[in-house]
Amino acid sequence: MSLTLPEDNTRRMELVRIAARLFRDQGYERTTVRDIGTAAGMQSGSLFYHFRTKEEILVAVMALGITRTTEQLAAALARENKPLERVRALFHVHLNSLLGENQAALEVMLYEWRSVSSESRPGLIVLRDRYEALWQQVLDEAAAAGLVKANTRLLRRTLLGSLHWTVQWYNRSGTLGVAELADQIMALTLKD
Amino acid sequence: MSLTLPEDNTRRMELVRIAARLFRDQGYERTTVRDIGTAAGMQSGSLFYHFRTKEEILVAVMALGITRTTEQLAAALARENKPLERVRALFHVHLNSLLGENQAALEVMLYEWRSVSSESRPGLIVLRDRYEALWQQVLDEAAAAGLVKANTRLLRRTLLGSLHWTVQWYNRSGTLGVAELADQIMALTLKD
Amino acid sequence: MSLTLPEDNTRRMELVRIAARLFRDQGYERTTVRDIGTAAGMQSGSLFYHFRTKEEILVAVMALGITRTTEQLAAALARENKPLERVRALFHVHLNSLLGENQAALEVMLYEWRSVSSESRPGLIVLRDRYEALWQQVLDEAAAAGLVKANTRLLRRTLLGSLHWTVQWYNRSGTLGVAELADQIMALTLKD
Amino acid sequence: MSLTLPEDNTRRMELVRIAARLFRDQGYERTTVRDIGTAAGMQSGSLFYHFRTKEEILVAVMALGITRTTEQLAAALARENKPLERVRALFHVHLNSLLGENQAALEVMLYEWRSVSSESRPGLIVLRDRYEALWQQVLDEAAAAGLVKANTRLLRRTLLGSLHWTVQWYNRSGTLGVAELADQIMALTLKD
DNA sequence: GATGAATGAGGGTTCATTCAT
DNA sequence: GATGAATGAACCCTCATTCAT
Repeated sequence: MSLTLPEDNTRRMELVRIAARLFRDQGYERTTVRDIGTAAGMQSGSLFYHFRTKEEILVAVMALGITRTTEQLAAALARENKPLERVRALFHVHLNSLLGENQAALEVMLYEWRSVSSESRPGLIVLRDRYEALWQQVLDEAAAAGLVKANTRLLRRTLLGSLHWTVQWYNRSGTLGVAELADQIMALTLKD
Repeated sequence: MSLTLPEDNTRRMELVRIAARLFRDQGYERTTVRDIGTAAGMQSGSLFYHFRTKEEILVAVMALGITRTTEQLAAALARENKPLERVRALFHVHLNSLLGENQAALEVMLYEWRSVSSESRPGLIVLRDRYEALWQQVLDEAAAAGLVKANTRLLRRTLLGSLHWTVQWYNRSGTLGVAELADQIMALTLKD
Repeated sequence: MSLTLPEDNTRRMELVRIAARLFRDQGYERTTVRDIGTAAGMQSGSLFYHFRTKEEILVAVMALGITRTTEQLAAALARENKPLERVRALFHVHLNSLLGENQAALEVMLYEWRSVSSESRPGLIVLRDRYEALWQQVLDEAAAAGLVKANTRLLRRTLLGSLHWTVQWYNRSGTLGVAELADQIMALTLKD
Repeated sequence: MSLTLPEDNTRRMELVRIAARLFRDQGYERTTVRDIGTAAGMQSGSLFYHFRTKEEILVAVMALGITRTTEQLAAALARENKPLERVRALFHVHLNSLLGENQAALEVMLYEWRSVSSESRPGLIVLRDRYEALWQQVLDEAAAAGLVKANTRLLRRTLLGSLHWTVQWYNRSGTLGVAELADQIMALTLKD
């Protein structure tokens, strides 16, 4: 099962985006291929021209989510070289990918792991590790600069947990913006 | 659907514990009533003598998870009056309930929310809010004592997110004990 | 399966009456033994002390319905010797047994025949034939007296059909009384 | 639940006819969807591509039964203008729909009413009332012509009851033909 | 006489998947 | 690329019935 992003295949890409939203809103198990077909304006059987199985759709959604976020983080880090700004990028990119408009894929990546077959896991783990390696690097720099505490491996995990959990309580239609929230969580994290 | 804990009904209670483990390991949707029956040594139909629906089992598991944890936290807090020790209780009780041996129900509470019907949610939310109110109170005291930062409402949410996420990466058979992990996460949280 | 009326067994008789009402209101197939137990204030399993199977309850209900009605008709005919009055008795007894208060068993006899096993049918057919023989005799007398048309075998069947069907449209809480209805249907039947 | 007759959908129509016969012979409750599937040469699950629920099949059968009969009666009445002949049409069309070859749907309409959900009833009642309105009109004309007694509303009900009941005793393989039976019942009904 | 707990077969229904057209 | 129809396995749940207590 290839994890190549199907950027070149626009119809497939569109289906992945549609599925991402449904998986996020209803859960993977509770979303039927009929649901996806209906949302895409086609019969459920037609989906199987684009994907071999329902799980392949899930994996494609997840790969999209983690890859897009990794690309965005890499791009942001390429623009910043001050440790504090680089830390800020971690929070902003991650929260935007989770809570921003038209985002759904990363959340699926986080919360539907159990439905991924053992065959598909290794490929996704590679993608996830690549993303977390960026985090680790930035946090290490920040610790060296005295911005955060030294236990950066645990810090990475607790921070990611904090951010992941925001999808459970953040109110998209409330007054607190995503960027503002990112700054507030960062403030809680910094020493002093 | 009553949320009364069926402490007095031992058979039902046993079934809840069995289901909790299955729901945690395979997910609620992927666990069949036949799975539960088999694990309990009975026919799947027999389950419906004790529960009206599969979802009622889920709700019972969740209610057990959050109620037990609340009781344990309340008991621990009753024994401590120093702010730092009270904060420590938050971490230890929570992580023990999530990662300790023979624990499963709280994790189900956190990760299967989407499968709870809208009719059952309010009752569970009440239980959850009761638990989080204890957290809020202890964190407020700690902030007043200068132990943690002042934005305690957000702090409560990010800390809980950090702890919840441990189930995704903590290795029960590794060298890091649950209590030690709790202390390390607390250390990351405290000012200085 | 004995068709002896269990007059001597009051508890069993009470259960038959309770079942009759449920079978009439919901249908035999849609009525569960749990329903009967609940209505009788006992567990469903306890019913099987009184009856071997659910079908035995149905047969008991039917036997009660047809036997009671036969007894009432025989008693009424014993009091009348004028052909017109005897015909009137046919209509009054039958409609009272179908539509009167606290009546249910005869209606079950008419409309749940399909659920009776082939083993139980002969016994019930005997009871039914005994009842219809009374009808046939009275109609023959009436034809001889010029009260009704001569095709009494067909007349018996169409009249019984007319009366049976009243349960589908008669409104127990309306202004038309059962006795009045019986007279009106009789009027339609008489010659002239 | 649409009551439109699915004339244009031949597969669905075929399933309705198959179900009609099973429902008539075994009763709706005693007929399983597996029975229907087997009779139609398909898996039971496949039925649910054509119908949402088993009850939808029942309603389709009933709608077919009453609509077909209404159409046939309307067509027959359009050909006759003498009161006696119009009355004869009532009996012939109705009995043919109940007892004729390849007929089953109307009988289901009459005897499975209890299994129709309250949501589906109003639509069917409209269809039934349309049919009975034709009866009422013809009987009123006949009464005006002195052919039948004046209490036509009750007459309509008792006549329909008589005819409905024929399914319980008429022997399809006996010597009495359906048309002959219709004439005999009509003869019992006419004045003189 | 009755209960509580369970059985076990079967019920209607769902749903990912297939495939001829 | 897509459809319409079907598959077939599995799902949750029901229910008459049993039986030790």
